Amino acid sequence: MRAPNQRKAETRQRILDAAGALFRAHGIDGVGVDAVMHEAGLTHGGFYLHFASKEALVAEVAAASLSRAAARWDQISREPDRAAALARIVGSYLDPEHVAAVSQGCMLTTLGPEVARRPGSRAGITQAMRTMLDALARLLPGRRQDAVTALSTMVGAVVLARIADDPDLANEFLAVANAAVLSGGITSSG
Amino acid sequence: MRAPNQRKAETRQRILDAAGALFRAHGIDGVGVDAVMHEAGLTHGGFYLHFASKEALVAEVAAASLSRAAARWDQISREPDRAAALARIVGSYLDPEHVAAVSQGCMLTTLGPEVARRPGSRAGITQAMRTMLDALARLLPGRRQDAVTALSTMVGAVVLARIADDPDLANEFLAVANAAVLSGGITSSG
DNA sequence: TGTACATCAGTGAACGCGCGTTCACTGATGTAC
DNA sequence: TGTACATCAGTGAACGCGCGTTCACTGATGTAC
Repeated sequence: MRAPNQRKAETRQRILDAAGALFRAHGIDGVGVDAVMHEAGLTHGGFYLHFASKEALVAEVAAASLSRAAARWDQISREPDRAAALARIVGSYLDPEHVAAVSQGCMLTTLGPEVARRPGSRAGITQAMRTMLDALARLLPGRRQDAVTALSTMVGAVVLARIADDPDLANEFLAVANAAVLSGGITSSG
Repeated sequence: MRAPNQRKAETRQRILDAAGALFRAHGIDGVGVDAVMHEAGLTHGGFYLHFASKEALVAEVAAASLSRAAARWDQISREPDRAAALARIVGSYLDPEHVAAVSQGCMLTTLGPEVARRPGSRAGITQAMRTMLDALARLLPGRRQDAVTALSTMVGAVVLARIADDPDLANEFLAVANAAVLSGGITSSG
């Protein structure tokens, strides 16, 4: 048998990573297959060896990138110091430098409305969203509603901060959301 | 003098309205100039009698549609019964039927990330955002931070509700955000 | 009131370009013997 | 160990198409007299 497709799998992953960064930075419709392949160090013709269509790539990128974030939250949420874990998740999400790095930003804030219009991409994302809610609920043990509100507030703050033309207003969205979410949290550890 | 450009101004407004609905429903890059003109009952060639470029149309649509929403909020926020006014603004924003009508939805939730990438569109939107914050602050008289948090929560909840593949989860985002924002408000009237 | 003219909003064919996708080909790599 | 062959990931030219934009033209409307 042929040395199995490990090299091919690596190439596929490179395409996914390139697409993830470019889609977030320029929008899904703002990035062509050839730009994705070029960013991955390949020529555009080979794209269809890895994906059936651009739409299939979009669905996989969306699900994969949010799943990775969800897995990170899930792991952090199981740490013993829950207040610190919450502060880390929320603080990182709302960190102005993180928010400025659009090409690595959370898919919900960089591509949310675009992905909402693409039926093929929503199912995978919804699963990851539930994992994120569960992670927050683990750290906001009052009621599940606190976790739902926290995620909404965080996503909205990042979206608004990126729209705002004024850095002071942008940072106000982030700082105020950070305080609001953490004040709903617990103060003791363990 | 020629009967002044009243007819032309009406046509221009029709183009703006058509573009507003189509952009929100299909994304800015998902709608061509010819689709906008066809929706407005015209042929595509005449577009450039009204706008210098598609990009100029985008900037005007974004600013105009959010300004209209901001003016509505501003007006409602000055009504004497502040609790009722708040409930009306928030309840309408988070109403599931409203959220489902994407082509009439708030620009912040339908086009937020797309508009954040277009430098030409952000300035006009930021001004309207400030008006919306001021309106909320008038009804949440505790601290301005409550208004900032409220807007973030509302925007995030609508974005997430549209992404969620499961209607129950979508409605949970909306209902929980509604309760959270209103619980930060006042309960007496006047 | 009626006719000739000037204006200009709107028409529709045409442009160059980049898109998503296809396909005949290349050339590196592992296998058979 | 060395050679001939088969595989298949990746190449790059080509496709049909729709985009944003331009432009010569049309025809309805208001004005001059």
